[in-house]
Amino acid sequence: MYRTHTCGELRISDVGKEVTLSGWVQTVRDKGFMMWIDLRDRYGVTQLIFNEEVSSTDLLEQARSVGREFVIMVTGKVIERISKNDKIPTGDVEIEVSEFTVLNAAKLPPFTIDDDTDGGDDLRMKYRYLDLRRGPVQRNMMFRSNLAIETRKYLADQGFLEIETPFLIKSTPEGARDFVVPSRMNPGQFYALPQSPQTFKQILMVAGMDKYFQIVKCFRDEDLRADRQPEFTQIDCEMAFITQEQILNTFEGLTKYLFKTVSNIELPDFPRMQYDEAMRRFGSDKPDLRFGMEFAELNDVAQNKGFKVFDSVELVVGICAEGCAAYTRKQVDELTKWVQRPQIGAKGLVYVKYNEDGSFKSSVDKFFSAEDLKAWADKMGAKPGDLMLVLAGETDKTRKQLNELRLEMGRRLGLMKEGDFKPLWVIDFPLLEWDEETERFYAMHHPFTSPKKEDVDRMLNGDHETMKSLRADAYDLVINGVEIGGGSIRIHDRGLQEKNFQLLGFTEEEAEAQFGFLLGAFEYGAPPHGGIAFGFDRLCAVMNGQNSIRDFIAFPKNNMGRDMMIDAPSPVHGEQLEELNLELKEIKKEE
RNA sequence: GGUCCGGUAGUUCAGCUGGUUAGAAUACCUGCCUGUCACGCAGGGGGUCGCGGGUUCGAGUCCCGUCCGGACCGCCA
Repeated sequence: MYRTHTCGELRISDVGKEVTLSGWVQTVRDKGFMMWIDLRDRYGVTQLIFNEEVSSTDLLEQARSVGREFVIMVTGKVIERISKNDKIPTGDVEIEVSEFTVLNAAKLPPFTIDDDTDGGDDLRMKYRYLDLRRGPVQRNMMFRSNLAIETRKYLADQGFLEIETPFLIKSTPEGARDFVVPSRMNPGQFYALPQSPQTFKQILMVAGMDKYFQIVKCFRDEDLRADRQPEFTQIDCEMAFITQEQILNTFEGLTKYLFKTVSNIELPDFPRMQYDEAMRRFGSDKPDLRFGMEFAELNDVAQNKGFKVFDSVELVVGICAEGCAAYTRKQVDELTKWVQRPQIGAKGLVYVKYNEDGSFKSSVDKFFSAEDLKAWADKMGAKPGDLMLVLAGETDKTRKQLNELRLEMGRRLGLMKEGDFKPLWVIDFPLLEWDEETERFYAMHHPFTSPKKEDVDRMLNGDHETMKSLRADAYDLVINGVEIGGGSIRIHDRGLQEKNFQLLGFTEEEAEAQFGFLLGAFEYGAPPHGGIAFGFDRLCAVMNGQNSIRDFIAFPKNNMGRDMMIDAPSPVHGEQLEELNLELKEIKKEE
């Protein structure tokens, strides 16, 4: 037997017991006359003691021979420590070792296996099995496991069935780029990995499964970010005979349950905000509600006062940074440069300092009187001591830029507090998005999303302009400015679905070839249905106040989509290509 | 496809406007140490400064290219 106890469970009440422990050597502290080894497993750390007076020279020699990360097994007596350590739960006891076995030696690890490791990301990913031994990453994995288990409990309690859907499916041009898998048995043909189980879960509703869920991998061949991986996990759900209201309630319930059971946090009821309102007040469809700094539109008080930059634009809009009137010229210049970076792309930034004495100092003093600026302040709810920051330009772009500035100011002013969770349902998304470049509509959510009931008529009979104003029964759950999930009521009528495909630029033949199975299914008694999917990795990260999902994925990929540990992707053998009927183009190398 | 930041000891980093033998901390090794727990003390070993080219009397430092890593924009229905 390798162990009678874990390294995390022995307490003062266990004193006197003969125990066997196995684990990794965390540290060796050799004091000469006696030495200690901290033995670690995922449950904790227990101190082993070797004493010249008590232990045999043989035993001491063995103990002295081990280094960090050796795997050892020891047997000995639990004794009360003379000097206790109140920093760890096992700090009252130690093991007086009588038997010592090295189960496996270890090379010196390339970074310290410590909560605060000295390892860079690069090394941590290459030696992920060592990184995963570290406390914070282990806690993340345990958190993730709990979250998955509790999700299953909750949804099973609500009568959901967990049903697996295939990974080898069909490529479709809509949405993200597909990962593609060649078929050996069907030369020249390819499967695609699912971007989501979307069509399958709808088919399951047609099949009468009524409530479906799955904690499932999805795949998107797009560039990565701290919060985006090419393979990621979703809590994917679909329900039949359901209204948007019921879906929101069910998954608000799930979210509250998860926060309560896994993190012991009580969330209040989630507020709801229409998409249009979110864009107007925050310039974003995923506003971070941990702080205010709402947009104030200033067109009627800032235009036609002789400042040409403002007069010709669609939108003049500002935010008020509380208590920042004392910003120096340098700080304001730095903010201006910040919004002018190509990533943000603003042409400039107008600032107005509302001084403590009630006077104004702005970058546009030439054009606006104190009275004018007071009108701005009133719109923004600015008080003496505040700093107003104003952008102008084309509506969508300017809102987007000011959103970035708002978030940046929130960060700088420390307004995004840890442990503060502000969930929000964003509802009534537009059905379609017009793209100027390609001159076509794209589905804002996805092509199976239903227009709102009151918009169906306008969708079927309206003109081109009308289409831009259609609203969908689509919704996102946002927590602290992170899109946790989204969903919609789906179209369950063949005619309406065909109309939607047509608006999205599909010919009848294309729609039939790509989604014929779904359209066909709709003709055999498809119930009204809808669903939602949560980004599971993101939920893990957000609940822990973190931005990067990588630390919540056991084996994540890097910026270039590479797995640094197994070194994938990699070339395949010529025979493999032959078998698949594939030929590689010469990959161009510089001469 | 683009922008920015980085690559120097096992590791994390410093190394100024180019100028002796490239440093610190930590890790590692040796010795000492009667209660350590970030143990302490003394000593020691450890470097193709990512790679290639260029400028220069001289390059870790400047320039060009390239590879690798990170953040971001585009992209992500």
